Amino acid sequence: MPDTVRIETAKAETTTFREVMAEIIQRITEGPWGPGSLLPGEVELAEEFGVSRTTMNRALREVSELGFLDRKRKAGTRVRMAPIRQARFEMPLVRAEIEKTGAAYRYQLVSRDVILAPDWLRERMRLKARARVVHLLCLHFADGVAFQLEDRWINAQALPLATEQDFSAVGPNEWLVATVPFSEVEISFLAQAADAQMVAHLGHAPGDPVFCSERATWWQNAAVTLVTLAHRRGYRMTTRY
Amino acid sequence: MPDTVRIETAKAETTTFREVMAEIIQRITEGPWGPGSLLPGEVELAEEFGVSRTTMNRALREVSELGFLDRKRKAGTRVRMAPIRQARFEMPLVRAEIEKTGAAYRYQLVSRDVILAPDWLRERMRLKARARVVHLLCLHFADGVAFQLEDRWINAQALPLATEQDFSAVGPNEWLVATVPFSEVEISFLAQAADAQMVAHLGHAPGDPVFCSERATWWQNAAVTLVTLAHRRGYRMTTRY
DNA sequence: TAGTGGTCTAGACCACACA
DNA sequence: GTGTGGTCTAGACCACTAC
Repeated sequence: MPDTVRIETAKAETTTFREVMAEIIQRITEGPWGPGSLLPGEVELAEEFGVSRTTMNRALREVSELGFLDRKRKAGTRVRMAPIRQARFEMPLVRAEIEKTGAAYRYQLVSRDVILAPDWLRERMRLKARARVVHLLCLHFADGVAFQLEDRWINAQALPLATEQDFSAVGPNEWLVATVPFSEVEISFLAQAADAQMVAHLGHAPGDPVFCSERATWWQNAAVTLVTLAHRRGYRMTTRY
Repeated sequence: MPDTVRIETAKAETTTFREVMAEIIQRITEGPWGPGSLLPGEVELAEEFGVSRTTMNRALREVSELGFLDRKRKAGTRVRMAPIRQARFEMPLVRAEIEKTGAAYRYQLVSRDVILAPDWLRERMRLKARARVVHLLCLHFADGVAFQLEDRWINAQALPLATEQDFSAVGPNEWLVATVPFSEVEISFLAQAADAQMVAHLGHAPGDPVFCSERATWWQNAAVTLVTLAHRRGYRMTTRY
């Protein structure tokens, strides 16, 4: 009988690493593990929680990735003095972003040029002297209303195919993700004053603050593309957790 | 002899989940696994790579978290049509951000009021009618130059202690992280036109585009604080990977 | 209902970093 | 040196979900 009871209890006691995570976070935010304190070792904790070390390790690793803990071999696991606040944003294709709201998506090419890269761009994309680039200006509409203005530069040397594309039907973003991979990405968010293009296409007043995201990508140390996305008035980039 | 050789080979063949990840990503970006294609099951892949299913699972899970794969039970693992571009920003305390550059940090309280929450704030923070709040305006300097303007609201009902603090020496941010935990966070980035406060303290011209980050936090369904951080001219929030 | 990913376990070896 | 986290393995059961 005792055996049976123990087995049943054991079955009911199954603990997942998520439950362990929750308990750990609670001990950090409310309980005994204040900022800077040193946690017991994995083995000891695993015993206390009645889980395997593998499970305890995963729980600790994920709590650590949330920014609460600092883990070092030999030194042990320590609660961060100030938890690292992280903001994670998912940036889908404009098309997906618009269609998810139920609105109809429309794409329009505003202008297309193949030119010598200006100095600031050469520096920004680490291009060689006299490099040729494709410069595109595109609009993305949601239900007929301008949603986003895309100002894109493509390195023609790294991507000769781009000079042959006319981008009148398919946007450069969708063409690029299907055509070239990337090994290095740099993303920035910034506030910019509305310039003539934004005034003309997005309906801003001149000088209005515009939320822009900029993305530069490289593939095997060669610049691929640099794009600035100017968002509609009042746009916010938001995330929750 | 063959046995010895085999053992030595086995030892050298140790494959880590990171190597597996790299190979998977390469197959996605260059190799045979184009967008939308269905990957073999974990068991089969584990065999092919000569690793345990546990290791293969971890590799696939992490590649999936990078935004390349979409995993569903029974349906299998599929390459995303367009990889979800993610931007992850770490937002340390201003003090840490400034001191990391080698500059000297200084904090200054500009104003402090305890008032009834205005309507827009009640709605924004989900506060009750006639809720009292502490309103703070603070400045953060780097080497004597204004770096960031902090406009903060604290829910006095949830945090009566805040009405007693004078915040003249320690900034509310540092006080809060040491005092209250949070269970729900909402972070936004936005572009705003410089208002009188920003003009007076950050040196912007009126109407200048200002990059602002806004953070609202709750603890057990009670609003704790809402803060807007106005950044200095030309500030960019940047991340690489 | 059957196949796929999600997760747990027990045991083991190793690499790093501190003393 | 030595203790801590980092990782791998083999085997197992389970939960979701497409068919």
